[in-house]
Amino acid sequence: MPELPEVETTKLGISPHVVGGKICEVIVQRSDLRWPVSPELGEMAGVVFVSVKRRSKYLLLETDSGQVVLVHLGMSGSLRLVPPAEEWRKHDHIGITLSGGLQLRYHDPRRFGLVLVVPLSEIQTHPLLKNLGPEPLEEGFTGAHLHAALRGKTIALKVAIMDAKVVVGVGNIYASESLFRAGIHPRLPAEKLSKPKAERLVAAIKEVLTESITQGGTTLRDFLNSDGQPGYFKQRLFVYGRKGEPCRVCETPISHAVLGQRATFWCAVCQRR
DNA sequence: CGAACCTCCTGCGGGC
DNA sequence: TGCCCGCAGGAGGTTC
Repeated sequence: MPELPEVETTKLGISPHVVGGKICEVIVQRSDLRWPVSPELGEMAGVVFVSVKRRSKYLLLETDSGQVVLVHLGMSGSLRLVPPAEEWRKHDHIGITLSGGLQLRYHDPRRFGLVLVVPLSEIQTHPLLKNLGPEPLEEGFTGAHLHAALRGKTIALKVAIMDAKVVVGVGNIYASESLFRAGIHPRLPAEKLSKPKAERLVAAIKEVLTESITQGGTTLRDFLNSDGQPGYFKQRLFVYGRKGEPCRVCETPISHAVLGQRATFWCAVCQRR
């Protein structure tokens, strides 16, 4: 389940091997992902990657042809670099062989991800990207921004911070974890979040994501030929997935409910609205 | 516009 | 131990 830290880790891991590489061959085993893989991808031989960027959980592989390969890993996707001759695993759907002697392999069991080719000139206005809120780790994401973005929203705060128009990159796990760190109840109506609490929550989101990226970084050295799955599973989560288990701070059993169709976890003592 | 719900798909966990 | 059912989840789409 790639969350923003995993996508950032992926970006950092593949960049050194992808940037400057010329596409020798594109192999599409399956094109029925979240949306069909762009047919143009198969015609990109000879094109050179010039940069790898990230916006929200999208990876943008920019090329010298004015095209951008837009990749989203969905829930189960990963990118890894392998020798071109390496055997294709089950659910390896796309291989992009590069001049440097490696192949970028897209793997996605559930096929919730996507690989699209978008003209660079249309990136800013692309439907998937144009309405995205601020990056959580950039300066534009402040308590004031969050407070303003939640105005008029009656939905649960936890649901609201997962809305990409409010802020991008806060997935289900980190939404619960951030609220725990900020000591705020996930069911608080979003518009009721005070400015001081908004400041606390923003700080918590930045902390959680930053720490997780740091952990993802520990897997970077193994990124080449690895399965590309950094291990946030290994990190010590405070509340996520811990229903009924003792809170790591006060030992109260962790609460669980479904909010906005998503599993939500909190400590009823540490997080009092 | 906001809110609630639906959908895609497969691996895996829980239950028996 | 082994099988099977049903859940989980990112995020766009649909409906009200």
